Amino acid sequence: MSEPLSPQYEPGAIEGPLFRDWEERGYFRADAARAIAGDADPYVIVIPPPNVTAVLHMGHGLNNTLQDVLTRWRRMQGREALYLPGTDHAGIATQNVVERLIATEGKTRDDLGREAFVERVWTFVDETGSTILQQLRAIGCSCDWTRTRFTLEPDLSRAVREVFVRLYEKGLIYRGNYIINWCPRCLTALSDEEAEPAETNGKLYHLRYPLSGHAPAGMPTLPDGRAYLVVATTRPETMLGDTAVAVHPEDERYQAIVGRQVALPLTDRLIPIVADSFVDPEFGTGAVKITPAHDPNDFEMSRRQNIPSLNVLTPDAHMNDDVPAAYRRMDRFDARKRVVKDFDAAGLLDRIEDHTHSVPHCYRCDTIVEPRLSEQWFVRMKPLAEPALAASRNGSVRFTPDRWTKVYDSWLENIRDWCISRQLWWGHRIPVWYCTAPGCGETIVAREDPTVCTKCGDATLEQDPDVLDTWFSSWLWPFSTLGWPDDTQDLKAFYPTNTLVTAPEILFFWVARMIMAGFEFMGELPFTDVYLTGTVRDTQGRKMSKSLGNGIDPLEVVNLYGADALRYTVVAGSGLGTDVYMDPGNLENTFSVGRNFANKVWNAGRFALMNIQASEVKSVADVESSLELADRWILSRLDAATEEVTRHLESFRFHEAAAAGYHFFWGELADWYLELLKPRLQGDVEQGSREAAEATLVAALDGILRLLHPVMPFITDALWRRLPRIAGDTAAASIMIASWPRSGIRRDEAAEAEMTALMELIGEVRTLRAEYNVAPGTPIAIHLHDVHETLDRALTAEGRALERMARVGTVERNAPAVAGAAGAHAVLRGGAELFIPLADIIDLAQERDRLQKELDRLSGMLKGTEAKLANEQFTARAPVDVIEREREKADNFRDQRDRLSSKLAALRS
RNA sequence: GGUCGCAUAGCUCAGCUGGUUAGAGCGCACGGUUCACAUCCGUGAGGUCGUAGGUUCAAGUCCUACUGUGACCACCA
Repeated sequence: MSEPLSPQYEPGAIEGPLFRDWEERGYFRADAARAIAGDADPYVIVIPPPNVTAVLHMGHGLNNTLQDVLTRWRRMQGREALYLPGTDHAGIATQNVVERLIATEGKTRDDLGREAFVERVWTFVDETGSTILQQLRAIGCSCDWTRTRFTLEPDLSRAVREVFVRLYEKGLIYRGNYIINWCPRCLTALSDEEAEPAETNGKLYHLRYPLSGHAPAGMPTLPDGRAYLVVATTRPETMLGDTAVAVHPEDERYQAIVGRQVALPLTDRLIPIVADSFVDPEFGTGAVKITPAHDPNDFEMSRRQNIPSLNVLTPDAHMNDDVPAAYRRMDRFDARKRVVKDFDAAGLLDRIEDHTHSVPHCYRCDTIVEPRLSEQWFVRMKPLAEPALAASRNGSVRFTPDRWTKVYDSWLENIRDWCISRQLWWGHRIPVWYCTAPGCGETIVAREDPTVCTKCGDATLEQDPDVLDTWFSSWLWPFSTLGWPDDTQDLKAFYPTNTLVTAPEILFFWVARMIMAGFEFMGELPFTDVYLTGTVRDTQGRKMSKSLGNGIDPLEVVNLYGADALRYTVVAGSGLGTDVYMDPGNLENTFSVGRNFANKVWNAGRFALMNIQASEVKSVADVESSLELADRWILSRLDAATEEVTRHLESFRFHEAAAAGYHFFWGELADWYLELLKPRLQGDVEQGSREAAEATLVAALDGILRLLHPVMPFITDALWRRLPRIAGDTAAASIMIASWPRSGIRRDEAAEAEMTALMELIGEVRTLRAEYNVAPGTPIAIHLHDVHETLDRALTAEGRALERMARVGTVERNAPAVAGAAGAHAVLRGGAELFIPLADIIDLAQERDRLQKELDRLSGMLKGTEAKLANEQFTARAPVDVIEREREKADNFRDQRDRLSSKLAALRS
């Protein structure tokens, strides 16, 4: 009926057309009206917007696959599922990319000017941006592409401005002179979160600062007779900006000189010695140089102590004009060397020690960050943090794995104000204007661009040159993307969202802030569940990154093995929030799990299609009375798999869900059921048996394909659409919109017990054949003793499987023991005995050894079990069913032991 | 310095509320070309569950300490 399928799964030909088909049919679109009308519960995931210039890496591959798994699963469950895509304008990152680009043309952003530069970035973004959204399609993401958003588009910019104004009016946004993290390469302020500390092997320089005036007794002196004290610093060049030296108020060594002055070397300045309890008398010499303009702690102290600040660095980290002429315009690291050299020459270099400390680096360009005193805009975070903290404490937002709750809580508990201004051009311009009319100086913060000063009416307004931190738009994402501040249908239908899946690296940057914004502007949490993924690492445990060049390109994997193989591999490989390890040097090895499984699924489907000619099969209900053991068994196992997959998805145990589907498909359906089915599909059997087989096979495939669809969307739909129709079923056009299977309706304990017994028997026969090197093609006879009822029924129903699956020629039940017969022997669970006469193949002595070994093993296990049962505390306290199980175990062991020893005795005679 | 995580087979990891003889994939060894699949099938070897204590009738699972390792936060200049 349909074209023959290739023996190997070829994803390339299938995925593209299938994805287009889904999109054309509108399966990705979420219907706000339906959700509002209550026809379907909404289920919403917003994508963590990737940088607009980003290209897909494995981190996205993991992240977005998990989001899509959840979305597809919920969609099949009948929810109105919305997976909302979009990108982030990524201020610094994007600006850096374009700056590098124009640098190849020999230009800087200043050459172009602000307007032209921003224009250039837009061109770049329009031309090459958003490729990642295409790439997400390639891995099968079922996003509602009609709702794609961009943080810098007009609607979202309006949300940003609304938020800025509201917070300003509430007094939660302020402008001030503070020490901030400054990137001398990006030439902008960074938030505390954007300055990433890295352990660095540096030096601790001990510098002698001469005291001015007379030398007190007991202090060391220089050759010229002046007393000196020693301060330690890791950044000697900053001494040019020192405005004080501090000691601890109770440090007896320095009591006498507090209040006196130091003649700051290399300069002609005199600076005071102050007492401040911030100083740790134990560290170094207990005396600290104070540089308020270039160190956060010194800055704090300078405010307490009323010490002036002196900025000695330019924005690009060169010495400025406020230092002695010899150092002006010098790079900070050159100046460091020079200062040290000059101290040494003046006999003021006490000593240099190795010193390991952490140094903050720019999270975008990795340049060493320079603390810098400057005027910036801040958000007062404490009031925003309170409801966000309460939400995690009262469990209304849940983190998975839940250990992240503590991390989240402690960040909020120690929340610090957020520096939101950036000295960039690419981003949301700060909606603040300053009136430059003489004597006015009014600051205007407005939703609409003002044309005249609200105070003096003058038109000489200047807008603040800075833009806002990228995250100042991202933190609004769950509602700005739905149309806020307007009261839209989408907002009504889809806010709050449900699950946020993201990397833990942006817990503070993004997740916590979204929760704060949700409460502040929507009065409600933006989502109820946060799933934090692991990190994708290489075989050496290093995080995959572009700069290390150890990344894996997901698209290369898609091209080689298909999106399903990629998806299955990342899902199966990631435990609950654990890191995922992949080998960039061996893609075949890394993704073979997914590739092989996809191929297995393909071939099992192919098998069914080749063996069922009809375009329609009966429903299982219609052939109920003709179902055979194997049929009832596989349907029962499918029911169990359905329950497991569903349960694991509910608790975000993606890997377990994947494993459950895998195990059912390969270990039960393919390895056993299909083998058992062959005679009934290919041989000459009764019509009823064949019909039951076909109905069951199609039902089983139908079910497991649905269970696998969220993880492997392409192959499951490709096969599902080709499956014969099930009579009476109003089949959907695609598995994507088919319903999620229900469980708890086809469990069959008896069938499972019988099949288990049969499978064990076949397994034992295979084991013994292999153990005794019986040629694979040689049919053998087996003897069975003490066949219990369960096994008996299984043999009656599916005895022919022994021939097919274990090359058993004849089965003799309760055959009389032939005295002296040598053979392979095994005792099955439930007490049945298996004997394979092997007189022509093995020698007796060998067999006796084996039996003896087996007997020893059994005796050991029996002893352990008996000891347990003899323990009065066990029998007194353990639950009845546990004791019962132990008893059965012991009885079992005892029986087996007795049989074994009599067998052994028989062999000896 | 503070907080949190991890330590189970050669490798990467499962093991959900303590309870049958601790599992999977890859790798390895042996054996397999009958028409779903060699991206396959069968069999096997390999684990004192990091160390030492403790709780319990029962511990890979709970508690404590230690060792190793990783992450995050705060940083002492």
